[in-house]
Amino acid sequence: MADTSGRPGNETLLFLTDEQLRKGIEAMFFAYRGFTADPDRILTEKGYGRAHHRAIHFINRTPGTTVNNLLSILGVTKQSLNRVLRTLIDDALVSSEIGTRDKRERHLYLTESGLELERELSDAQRERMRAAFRQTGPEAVAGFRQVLEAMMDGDMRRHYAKLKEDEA
Amino acid sequence: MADTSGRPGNETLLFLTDEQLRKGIEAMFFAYRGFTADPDRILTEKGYGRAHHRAIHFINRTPGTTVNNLLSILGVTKQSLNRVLRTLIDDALVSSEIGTRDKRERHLYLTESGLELERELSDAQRERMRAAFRQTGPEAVAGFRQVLEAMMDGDMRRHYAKLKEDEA
DNA sequence: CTTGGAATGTCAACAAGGCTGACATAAAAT
DNA sequence: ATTTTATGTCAGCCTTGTTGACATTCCAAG
Repeated sequence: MADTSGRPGNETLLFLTDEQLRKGIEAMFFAYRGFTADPDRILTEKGYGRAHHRAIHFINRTPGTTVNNLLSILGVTKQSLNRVLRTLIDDALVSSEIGTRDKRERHLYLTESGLELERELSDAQRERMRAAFRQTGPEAVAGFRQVLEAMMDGDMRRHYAKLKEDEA
Repeated sequence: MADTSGRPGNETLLFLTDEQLRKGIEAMFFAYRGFTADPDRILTEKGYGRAHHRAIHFINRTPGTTVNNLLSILGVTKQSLNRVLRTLIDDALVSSEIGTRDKRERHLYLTESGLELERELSDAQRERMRAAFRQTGPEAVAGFRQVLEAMMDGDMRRHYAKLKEDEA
């Protein structure tokens, strides 16, 4: 349905055929596996999982962030996040400090060893991304980012944009 | 480390800075959530999960595929896949037929209702991808696919390529 | 000032879906 | 006849999602 391939006069829309869309879907599936493969190996060695990586990444990205803020970025329940944070805090990779203005809030920071693990994980992940970027060039990379951004949910696009402007 | 931003004479490599790579990493993270959001909603309603979707997708993509082939594409253990296939077969969404040439093999097909669910799921997922593609245009889409393909592991790239050539 | 509701975070228990290991069966290959 | 291959199944574990119940803190309305 809605497959316009083969209909003349539509050459400019050939990239919207169901076939092309299916290829995009499978590309996402297989690429995401590669995207997580390297950090996953490191995490398994150390007894952590992907959930720990996500928490570490965003705490590093926005030091002092609150649990609630992290929840909305990660899109899981607070109970689920809490379990992960618990182990990271117990293992002294993350420090949780009671807010000064609002004592209900906990502000999260990476400790020295937390920063070390973060570096190890992101080095591995960046290395793969760097290879892919270098291999395909700046124009492909621009397209890559445009399509991904267009695929996000509104909420997530806001988080993504917020992170982008932080570094301006 | 390896951040070359700000160093003059390197303008053509600015897309390889750690900042750009981090943006790519977060784009993957947020976009993948959007990518799975719509099918996930439908699946939850019907009491299935992402694992069922993956099986249904690839059975639909290659009707008559064997269990072993599916295993290598999905990258899970047979016990894990078996649990999913079990429910799909019990619910008559998938039929498993003993091979004629090699009677050890089971060939997998979607039944009528299996095809129906597959259509519902992929319509939802395609719709989001179509919107993203249309919004960003054919050149962005080409870049998107190039970068994703470069990010895959070798094994997965083979599976991806194989699927591509099937439709030639 | 007190009290009730909202926000924040923790603990307990359960489910999905990965994993490994062990074992059974049938068919193919040697 | 023996070994290898393809598949299925059982038991049990782990991670990471879920909901429900609860404690603490803050704030605002009475």
